[in-house]
Amino acid sequence: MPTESQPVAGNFIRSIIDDDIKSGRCRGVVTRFPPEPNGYLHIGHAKSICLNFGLARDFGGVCHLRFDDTNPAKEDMEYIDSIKESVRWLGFDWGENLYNASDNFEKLYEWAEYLIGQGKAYVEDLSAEEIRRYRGTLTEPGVESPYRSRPVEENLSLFRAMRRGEFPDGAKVLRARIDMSSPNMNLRDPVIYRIINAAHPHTAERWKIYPMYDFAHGQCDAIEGVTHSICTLEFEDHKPLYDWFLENLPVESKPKQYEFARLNLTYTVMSKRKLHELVSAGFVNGWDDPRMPTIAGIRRRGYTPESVRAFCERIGVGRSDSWIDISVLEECVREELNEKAPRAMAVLRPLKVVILNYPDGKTEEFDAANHPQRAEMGERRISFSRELYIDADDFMENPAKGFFRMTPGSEVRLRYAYIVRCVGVVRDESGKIIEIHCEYDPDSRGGAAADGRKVKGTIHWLSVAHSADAEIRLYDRLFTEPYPDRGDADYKTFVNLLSEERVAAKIEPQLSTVSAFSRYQFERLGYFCADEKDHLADHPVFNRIVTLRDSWAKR
RNA sequence: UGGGGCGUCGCCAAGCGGUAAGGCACCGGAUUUUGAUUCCGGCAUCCCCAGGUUCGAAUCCUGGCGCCCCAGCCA
Repeated sequence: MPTESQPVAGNFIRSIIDDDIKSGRCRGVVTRFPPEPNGYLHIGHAKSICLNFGLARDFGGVCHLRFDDTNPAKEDMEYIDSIKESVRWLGFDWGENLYNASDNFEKLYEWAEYLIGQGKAYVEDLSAEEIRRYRGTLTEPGVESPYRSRPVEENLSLFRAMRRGEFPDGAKVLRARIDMSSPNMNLRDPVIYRIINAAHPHTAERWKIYPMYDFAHGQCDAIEGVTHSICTLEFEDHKPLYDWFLENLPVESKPKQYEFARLNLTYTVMSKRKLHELVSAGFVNGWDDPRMPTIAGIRRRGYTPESVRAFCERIGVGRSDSWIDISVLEECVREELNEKAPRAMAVLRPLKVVILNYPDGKTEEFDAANHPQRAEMGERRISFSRELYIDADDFMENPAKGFFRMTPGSEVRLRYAYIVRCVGVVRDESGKIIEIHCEYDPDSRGGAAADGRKVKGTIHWLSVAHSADAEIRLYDRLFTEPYPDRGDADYKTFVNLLSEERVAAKIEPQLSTVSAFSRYQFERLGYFCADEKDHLADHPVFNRIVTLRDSWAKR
């Protein structure tokens, strides 16, 4: 149904649909998201999903999910399942409208015979290599195949024999008879059927021949009644072919194709081939590794569907090749999680602090807000005692200029607790600081000094006796270069080997029993998410989704 | 030297002949027990370049320049 409430950013496709509705070219809007099940969906697909499903939603139409399963050599049921899951996770529902190109194999086959009957398709005996040579080049026209003028009857019986499986892979193909001298390479008698002996995820062993994308996509659109067939820019040259089939076949509707620029994101790669390679070469731990730009990976990292949708809205839809900075994506989760995520404290690199003037054995509890701006999210109690942990990053023996955390001799506030002053350090044999000695101001209970004096720095902490162990996985960008696959260097040389760091951290104890996908802001550190697969009560695992903005670290 | 696209602020992106939206980034400043958040304020006399049409152009015309895509029996 139309969501007149939130204003949607205009884009050229919306304008086209507006016009089509005003002019009556179409009454309803039917779009489709047509993935090939040969890999996991990535953030680029999310852009397409949001576009197609979003258009259908906003114009009161429907969006089909259609598997473009025309090449059994590459496709697999695992991918079909993961794709459905990703689309659902993103928050979209195809309802009854689940289709497969393979649902139409019989019809497509019939249409191929129809074309043959019209003298518009022929069986080719040339080898793949010969076909390539005969095709010509960008600047020279192609040469017609000697088999181009085969009689209709011969074509028909050969094509039927192909279907029966009488030839090995590659022995023959069916070609559309269009124009070998077209400046558009796609029109130089494109191959429309090839022989593939492989099990198909949907049709199993039923077929020996499979239609090419060009001979399936537009026809499926027409069969399903798709009104606006939206694809990426590189298919623009295929549009004349798309239209040619619709014009030369007895189809009942004429969908129109529109193209938009695919998403490119800095510090990552988006091609399925490279994503496959990262997985198989072991650079990451599977398709859902939290560093992967796959929807499964982004999800496991802890991103919310809302934030991914917000991202897709924010980047817009255009026709110019564009690279979106990954920080735009990161900012989208921050915005959402800042609103919604409860706060908690965690210490990534524990450094022990002993409060010398605090009674041994004493424990106090402090109230900590679960959200500084949203009182309705309540409070929790935090235990304080003589021995604490702070983050090693929050102490500097010789402070850099502008550093206002813990430093010898100066005061710092322990969030929600007391103001303390570092009065000494303990070192191990190598000279490394392993413990810090502090004194606290008893008149600063809760963190505010009784005399009203200002303390610039506030740091997070955990009581040694009241904290739990946790594994925290610190994720960073997968590549060290903003454009890893630009230029001629192998993109793999830019893989960031430090993109995952696992630290033995400390957390507030109640965090260990939280359910998978629970998200928190660990104060001053960032947003974290209980890992989907590895988080257990006796071994809590949190993934860092994204750090907080940090104007100190930036310096 | 073929064909198809694209070129508006650092990154996206509106704009469709009437005198440059918005977001992100960035820079100031205020508040802050997260160096977070929030809040104010700043940020293209100019739209790849050069001509032309027009009272008036980023928007129309002409000519350049730059970038992307196409020679799979992949999608």
